[in-house]
Amino acid sequence: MRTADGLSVRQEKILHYIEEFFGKKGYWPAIRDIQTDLKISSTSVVAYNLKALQDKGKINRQGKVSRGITLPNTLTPALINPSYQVPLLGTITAGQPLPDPEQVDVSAAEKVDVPPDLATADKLKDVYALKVRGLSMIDALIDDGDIVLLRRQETANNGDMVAAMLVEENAVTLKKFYHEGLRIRLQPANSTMQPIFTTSDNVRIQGRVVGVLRSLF
Amino acid sequence: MRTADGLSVRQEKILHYIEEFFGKKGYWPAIRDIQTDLKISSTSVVAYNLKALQDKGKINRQGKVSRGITLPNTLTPALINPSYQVPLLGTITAGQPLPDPEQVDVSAAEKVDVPPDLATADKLKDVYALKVRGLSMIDALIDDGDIVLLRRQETANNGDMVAAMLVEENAVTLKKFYHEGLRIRLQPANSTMQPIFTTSDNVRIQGRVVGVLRSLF
DNA sequence: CACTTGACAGCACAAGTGTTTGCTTGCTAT
DNA sequence: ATAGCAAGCAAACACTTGTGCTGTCAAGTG
Repeated sequence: MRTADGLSVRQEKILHYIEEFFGKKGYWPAIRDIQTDLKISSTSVVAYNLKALQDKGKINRQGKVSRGITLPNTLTPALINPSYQVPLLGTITAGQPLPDPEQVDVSAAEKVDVPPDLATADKLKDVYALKVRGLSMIDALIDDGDIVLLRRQETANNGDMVAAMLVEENAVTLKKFYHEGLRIRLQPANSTMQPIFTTSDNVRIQGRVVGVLRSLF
Repeated sequence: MRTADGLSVRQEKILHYIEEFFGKKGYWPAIRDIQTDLKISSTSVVAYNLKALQDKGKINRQGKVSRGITLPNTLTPALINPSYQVPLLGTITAGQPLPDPEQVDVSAAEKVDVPPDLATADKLKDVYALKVRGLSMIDALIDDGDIVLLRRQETANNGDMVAAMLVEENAVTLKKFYHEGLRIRLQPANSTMQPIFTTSDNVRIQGRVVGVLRSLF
């Protein structure tokens, strides 16, 4: 029996063990560590499978050197890889106003990891996350349970997707923003939905959407 | 002569050497590595200074274990803050078949960073990413330019969002999967769209969607 | 001066560890 | 059946590597 990436069950286990061992201890396991913890009968079996893993490019090895097993990606990233995290300030539900980002204790808030592709470090300032509850944003291709990343800003350019607060209605929605002469058009992304027209003094922009994360486990 | 942090020159050198060694090789140096490269006359001198460094909290050591020297700061980040990356195998366009994930050289593919929230390490195996081109998936709340994360699998449960290949039509779409008796229903997420009905032997599942990333800079 | 202490040398021992060799098994193709 | 082969087993072997003495030497210290 093999797994999808061509590794035997045992090799899969060994690989996982190596990761976890290093994660836990900070240095690499010896062959006998693997042997005993994985209850493998002989060191040669471990050596055999390590060679297989090496041939498949899953691990690097320094011949003869004790604890010289390394994972291709663990070397550099351990030192270089910064963690991009933004605070998850809360949940946005249909109609309810957002918490004022300024007033929330950012340091206490839950954090969300953000892939650098979505928000690089220098663009990360004033970015926060909100979990979307309900289907009220579905017309903007944002589903229940999605996490939206917002950059705090009070102005927007035409076409930006923004979190806009309608003062009069005391409600917040995610819409595309268009300034058209004296009025403002808030346009859903779905063409079957009708836009909202209002005046600029009835709109307070709370942030611009810069990313969406969806998990579908 | 001591340096500002209370270390002797030799200790400073050793500490620096340890850092550099790990950065270069990916595993920790043995006492004799330090000895020879730093041209120290005896292993006991190294041991002596390592103990001093340990007492000063500059390094961690695992008694008796080969290459068990660890730097306090390198240990944790490597595991707590791993960089989850999956290969970006290509672009999925309306109707065109996906590249066979098995056949693409994974190691050569571009990588996409994934937030751990979306895919934890053990669930990361066999996950790959595809960039969506065109609006053909808009009914599944997936926009042009989005990146979808797929876990390679050939079966699916009812309600899973899958990348399904229609053999006869030689086309691939993202739909929700429903097995209904003898037929299979591929249901768009948008209720205004019609589902596709077909037989199970006309469908080959290429993967299940486990996440969506959208960037809106 | 005798005594202590930090720093260093040299050396040998005993674990810690990777490798090798020979021997089974179980399965597949000829 | 028979040969071939991947995978596993067990024990022995040999190199690696941490540790533990035993000294040496210079700088303090009373």
